[in-house]
Amino acid sequence: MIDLEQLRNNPQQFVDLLSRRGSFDMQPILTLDRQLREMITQRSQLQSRSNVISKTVGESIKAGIPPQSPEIKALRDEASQIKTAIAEFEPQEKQINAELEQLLLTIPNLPSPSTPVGTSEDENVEVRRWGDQYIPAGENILPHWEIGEQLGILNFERSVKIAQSRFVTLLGAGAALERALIQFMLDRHIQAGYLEVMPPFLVNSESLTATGQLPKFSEESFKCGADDLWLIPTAEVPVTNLYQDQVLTAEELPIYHCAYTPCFRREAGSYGRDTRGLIRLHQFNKVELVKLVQPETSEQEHQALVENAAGILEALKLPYRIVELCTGDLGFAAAKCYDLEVWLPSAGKYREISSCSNFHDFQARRGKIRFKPSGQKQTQFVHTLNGSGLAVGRTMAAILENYQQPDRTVRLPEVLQPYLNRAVL
RNA sequence: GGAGAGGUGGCCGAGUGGUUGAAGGCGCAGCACUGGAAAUGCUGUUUAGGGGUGACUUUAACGAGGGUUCGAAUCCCUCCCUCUCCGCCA
Repeated sequence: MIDLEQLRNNPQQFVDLLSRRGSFDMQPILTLDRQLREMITQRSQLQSRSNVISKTVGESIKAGIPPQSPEIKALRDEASQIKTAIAEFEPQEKQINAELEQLLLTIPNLPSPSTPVGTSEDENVEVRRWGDQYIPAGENILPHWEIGEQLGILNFERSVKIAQSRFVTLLGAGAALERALIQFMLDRHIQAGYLEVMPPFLVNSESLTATGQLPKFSEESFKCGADDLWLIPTAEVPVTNLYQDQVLTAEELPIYHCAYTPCFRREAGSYGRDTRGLIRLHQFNKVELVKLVQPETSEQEHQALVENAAGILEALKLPYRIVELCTGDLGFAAAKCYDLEVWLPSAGKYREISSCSNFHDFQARRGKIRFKPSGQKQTQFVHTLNGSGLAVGRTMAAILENYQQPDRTVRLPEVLQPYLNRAVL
């Protein structure tokens, strides 16, 4: 959620920044805001008078004045009238408030001033590349879904039968490799200071609204029709919402969490894209990193988070690059975002394997996640950050291709070998 | 699914119609005492919003929403959630 006070006090600066993402009309919001505040002022004054009357009536009765006496009767009548007047205000006020709220929920986050300006992913900025020496030289590398099926560790066909397209079943060493990757990633992140959590995989609408998936992107998540519960599209949702509606102390920050969860996405509107393989599935595993930090530190915390995610790729010796998303490619809730892209030989290009975002106070404001700086009376919103560390299925895809050998076997990255008790698939 | 109990401030826990935003305790902060600390004492300690440059002032909130009343944490209705026991089940 954007900061209404900031918008009110400095609309021009606000609109300028937001215009880097697209065009948004802030005028309706400003108008509703003004109307609402006028109503609140008027209604509060009436309420105040009403409270005085009630108090006087109570005191008078206590002092022995009969409840039916004319002076008390007069006060009661006045209070009744005020009550009627207030009753007229309330529905209007509620309605305006609801409208305002709805509008505010659809405005995306302000991009950070340092986010490169651009209109599409073509204008994303490459930050660095790593691991050129690990890019395999061979020409005829099988795409991961082919080698996976040859090795008998991936099965797509039967998954269609039991679910539908865009699902996979892992068998034997495939299942073991997936599990090993999860374990390996978590081990590293725990070592780096993240506290592991295993949250619910179903969440309510409120949680999805706080992190920004609702109300605008409801068609992206699976909903359990009979309940107000959704399958999580990412661990970001349950883990961030662990702290929803809380006032933390400054000492509790920063909070670092890592979490393994499956993720469920409808992938609406991506028909025909990445229809084969592990790249775009309705269900995939992911290890997620989530941070809640004080605002002054969020920039450096963001950099550190990117390094934690990149550390996994480096440990696995998978070639990757980091790109900074431009304003046009930025996610709804993000102020700044780096994508980690792994080299995928079959595609001959880098593919996203992690997305590391700084949301500033956007999610915290929606989820009411605050903290009290030591010595201060006022609460402040925390900054939230998260990033994949990493998408597990895509990591497996990268291994199956980058580690493929001419004899159609796949070597395992050294760091994984102890987890699987073998060196080759 | 059946039966019961309960939801009050950071926490515990009083409170059944009238200056109760809420006793008491714990915790926390400040001060005093001390060589320093403990113990003790005193003081302070919710959040969100409106108005005001400011001192300040005002409104709301006792699970949520509605109702009764001049006045509701307290009474009535609806809903949600939690806990215990039984049944079923991973």
